[in-house]
Amino acid sequence: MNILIVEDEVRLAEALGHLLSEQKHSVEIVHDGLSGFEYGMSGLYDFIVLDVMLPKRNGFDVVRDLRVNRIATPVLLLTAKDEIMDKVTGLDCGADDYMVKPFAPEELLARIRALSRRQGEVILNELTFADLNLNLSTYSLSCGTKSVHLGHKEYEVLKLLMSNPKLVVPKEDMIVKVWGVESEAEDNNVEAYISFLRKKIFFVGSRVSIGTLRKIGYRLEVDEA
Amino acid sequence: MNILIVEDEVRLAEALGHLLSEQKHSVEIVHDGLSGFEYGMSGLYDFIVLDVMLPKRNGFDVVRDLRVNRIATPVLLLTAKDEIMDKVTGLDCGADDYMVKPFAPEELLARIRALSRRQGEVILNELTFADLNLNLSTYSLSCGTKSVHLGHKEYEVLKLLMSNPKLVVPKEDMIVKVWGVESEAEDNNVEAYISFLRKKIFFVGSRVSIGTLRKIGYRLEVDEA
DNA sequence: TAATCTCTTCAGACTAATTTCAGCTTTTGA
DNA sequence: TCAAAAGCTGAAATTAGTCTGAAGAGATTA
Repeated sequence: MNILIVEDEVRLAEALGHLLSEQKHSVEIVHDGLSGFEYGMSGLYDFIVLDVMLPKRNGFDVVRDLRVNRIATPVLLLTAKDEIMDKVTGLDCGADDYMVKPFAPEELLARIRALSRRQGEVILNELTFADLNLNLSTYSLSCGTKSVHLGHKEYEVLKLLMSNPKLVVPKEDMIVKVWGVESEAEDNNVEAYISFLRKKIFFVGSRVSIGTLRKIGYRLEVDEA
Repeated sequence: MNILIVEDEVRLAEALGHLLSEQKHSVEIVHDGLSGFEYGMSGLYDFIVLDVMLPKRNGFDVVRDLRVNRIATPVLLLTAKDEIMDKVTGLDCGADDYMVKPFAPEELLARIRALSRRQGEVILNELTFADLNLNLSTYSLSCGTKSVHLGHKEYEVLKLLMSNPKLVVPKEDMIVKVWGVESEAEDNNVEAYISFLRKKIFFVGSRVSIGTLRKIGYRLEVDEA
């Protein structure tokens, strides 16, 4: 997932970033409310962790403005211990959950998991396209009796293709979704993974293939036999 | 999301409802065009799945009337396989996308996601002129059941013609819009692509043709049969 | 520490898209 | 009516986008 952290305490922000990166999320950090809003508006993030006390514009305003602008990204608010009354305001303004600082890292992870699951994204733990099957919890790709394990990036790329069956997924989108918004990844990175995936799809013997649309992107296709 | 399904085949309607409920959407089902319009007018829905063939009032009329009444809710039209000409009318009358029955459940979900993600922006997935159809995401040109893939430049040139139906597009404009202001492209480049396109339009069997206006430019024409 | 896995990078091969060219046809206007 | 201009189009040449094997850098595990 692409996660945006909006938090002005640099050390806390970095700690969070580190924690989430370990979970294979790609993380972007900004330190004030205005940037938080602008980054959030891009719609490129799957999750936003948002402090309430922020320079330039507070967390409540940021969520509210995002919602007004139809950004539905799940937002988890971080409030300081003595701002408990803020709960009310926090959820009123469109946030999905809040946590009181200080908190246990584990709890943060758990809440992020819970919220993004609730968003409808990952309720299924399997994706299927024709005879091809991607297990979302074991990262394994199977067809009939054969199956292979996928690396994390392979998994993300294929998941993207399988959640948009028959639609063309542009390379740019893949870079953003898999490598993160501000990554330096180049087209060839995507191409390399597409190549890996084709080998594995071939290996499990599926009749699904990854089609190339030059200068546009990739999509899943079913080879009629 | 609140989704309204307008579909008279009860079994299909229920299947769709079930599918969407699983994705945590809340679903309302009605079985004829008149109710579809009335429910849609409430403005309470975030998305409408609308069959074309309906009792009391057909899908086209329903979308058109909704749009006339300033209801901007994204509408996905469902058309039966042999109603291909309906695409034209469908997108003309204000729908956002269409799907041909039968379709894969995943595809429906993907399209709903795609459309509601870009709510507000009018995303036209297709350009249509008479029986000719240009898919803006896959760069494919189709007429009836036949279709061909277009290269990037072919696509740009045809898109120019199709977005200015019946108007003459000067060669100069094409060079500027397709090759760029500073390009060295010559008239013959345009001529070459016009030639390619004519072949492909002929190939898909459309009655549309590209007419030449000497020293002025090109435009789309419909050959009366 | 070695062994293994994943991810990135690079270069050459491959292929489709694009441009160029030449000879042809059609239209224009004196 | 005829020559010049404009446009058409098949084929060849060129360019640009993509594929993929190999090698190396980290990171993780035994």
